[in-house]
Amino acid sequence: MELRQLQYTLQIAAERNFSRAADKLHIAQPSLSQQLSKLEKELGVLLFQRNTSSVELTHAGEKFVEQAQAIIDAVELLRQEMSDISQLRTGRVVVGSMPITGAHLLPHVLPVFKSKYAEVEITLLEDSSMNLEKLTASGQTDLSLLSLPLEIPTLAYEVLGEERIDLAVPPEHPLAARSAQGIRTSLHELKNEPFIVLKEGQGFRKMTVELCREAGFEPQIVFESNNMETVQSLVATGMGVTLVPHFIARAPRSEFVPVYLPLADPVPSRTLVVAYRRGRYLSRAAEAFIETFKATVAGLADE
Amino acid sequence: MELRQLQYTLQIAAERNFSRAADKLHIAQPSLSQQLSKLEKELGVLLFQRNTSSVELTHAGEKFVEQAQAIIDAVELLRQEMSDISQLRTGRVVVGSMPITGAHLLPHVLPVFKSKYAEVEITLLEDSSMNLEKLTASGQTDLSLLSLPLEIPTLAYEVLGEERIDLAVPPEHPLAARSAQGIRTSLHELKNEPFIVLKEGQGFRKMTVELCREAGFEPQIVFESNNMETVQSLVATGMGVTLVPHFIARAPRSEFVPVYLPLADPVPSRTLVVAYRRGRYLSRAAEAFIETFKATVAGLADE
DNA sequence: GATATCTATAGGTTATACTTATAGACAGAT
DNA sequence: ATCTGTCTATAAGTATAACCTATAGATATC
Repeated sequence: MELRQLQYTLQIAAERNFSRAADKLHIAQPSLSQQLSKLEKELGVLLFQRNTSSVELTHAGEKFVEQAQAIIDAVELLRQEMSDISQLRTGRVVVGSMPITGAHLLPHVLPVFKSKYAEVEITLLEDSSMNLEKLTASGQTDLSLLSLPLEIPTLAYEVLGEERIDLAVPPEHPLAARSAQGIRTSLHELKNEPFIVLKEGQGFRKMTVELCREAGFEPQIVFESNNMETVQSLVATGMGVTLVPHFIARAPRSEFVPVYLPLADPVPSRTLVVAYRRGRYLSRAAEAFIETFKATVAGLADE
Repeated sequence: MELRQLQYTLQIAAERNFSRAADKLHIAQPSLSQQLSKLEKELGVLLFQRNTSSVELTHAGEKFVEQAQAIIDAVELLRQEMSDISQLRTGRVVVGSMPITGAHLLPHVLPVFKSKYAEVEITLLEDSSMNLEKLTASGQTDLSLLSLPLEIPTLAYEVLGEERIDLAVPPEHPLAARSAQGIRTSLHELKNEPFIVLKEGQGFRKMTVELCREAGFEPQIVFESNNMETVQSLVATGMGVTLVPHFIARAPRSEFVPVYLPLADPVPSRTLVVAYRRGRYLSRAAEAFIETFKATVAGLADE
């Protein structure tokens, strides 16, 4: 039994005439006779009572047509749904993001994406950099927002942009006043400052410490937190200084706000990327999400 | 999109492995790869994320599999239902019958048929001989119980058996007494008897009159009725004589019962047949009904 | 680093749905 | 009654496409 045969049968039932049905199906009339005969033989049942002057459904034919119509409808629905997915009218993308960074970047991306592709469902999943890499490598997320370098080599990525790293100091800190006069601070000048940093395991903690080491000193860590907001509040109350990604520096949300100072050349930065599994097929929905993501981050970097 | 491709896809989804799926489908692995690729190309959507070490469904693939399974199930159900009809496990036969004759014959046939083919539905339709022929010729009944000759030439028939025609007389009629002594009555002896017959239009009325004419006289008709039971009651009360088909004579149902006498050689008879439209395909259910009908009538005739 | 196992591709064969031409049956018109 | 047009079925050949085997190329495992 073939879908073609179901369609042929429905057309004959509708037209009650082989020649006319064949025309509508854009095949020659003998093909239609052949296919119907073949189907009837396979089923062991005559579907149409026919002679040169009339074509009518048998009892079996009536039952057949009823169910065949339902099958053809279901096939059509399936085809339509696949077309919707392919045309990006529907779909799903699971996006992983680092909690600190995602909380600041995704609110800019999601509304733009939603307005363009209303029927694509986005699922967010926040975790540490290392876990995100694992989730993405194993296919549990389609994409992840991460920063270079990536630890897992089976991940491919596209660069979203460079993100400057800023210095955060208490409002009354001397470096704040100096910066107001246009003098930028270099990293090595922080050698004797008390540092407040994220706890071990978070990607940015590692980056902070390594930037200090590259500048020639080991940071004096006086406090650690899992939460970047807490780190910033502590800085604001005068307990020390820290480094922060620029996109976070832009929008302090608490009442305890440190002062953010750009650092001197060479300005430290990190490269933000969307990562996905190497060789993995990206759905059109995922591709569209990357596209929107890149455009949005590029727009933010310009500010 | 082909049913074959749906089945292949389901098998791959079940096995998560092309080679194993190909084995189960009894095709070579490259054929499976080809068919899936073709389907994906047609749909514009990747259904499986695959490489040498893993095969997993994409989002689109999951939706596809879900609906494809429903379609395959519906096809299987349809195939099963057609098989049921073809195997005579289900079906429908519309049977027409003459009211007088059918009422006496069908009660013998139907229970036998029902016990053999419980799921075949029988619809009865009683009408005059002429109307039955028309209904059968136009396909509104599958079969009709009739007696020869048939008026409409597009009808084919199978003979069920010969049915003797008996004479019915009042209990006190001299012919009854004579018959008790073993002397059979010839038709021409009824020349001066008053006849009670069916009304014009019923097949058996015509037959009665013609039998008399063949015996050399015009019957003196003193009363006519549309109902054979009435005719017999009137005979029983002494108003006249009549001819009756033997299967009716066998089972008088009223309290006014005439005496039934066999006629002398050449014993008149009529040929009972099941008629159907010439060239018409008979469903297996209809064939089975004819078969049962013939066997049952043959059994009755033996009594 | 060798081996086994996976999916994809290449090239050739076979099955089959398609085509045109025509037969044969019937309905309606001349 | 014969002719004509129209119907479905059959015959025979062609073209499509599903299939096969062989093998490439990638990855996991020993």
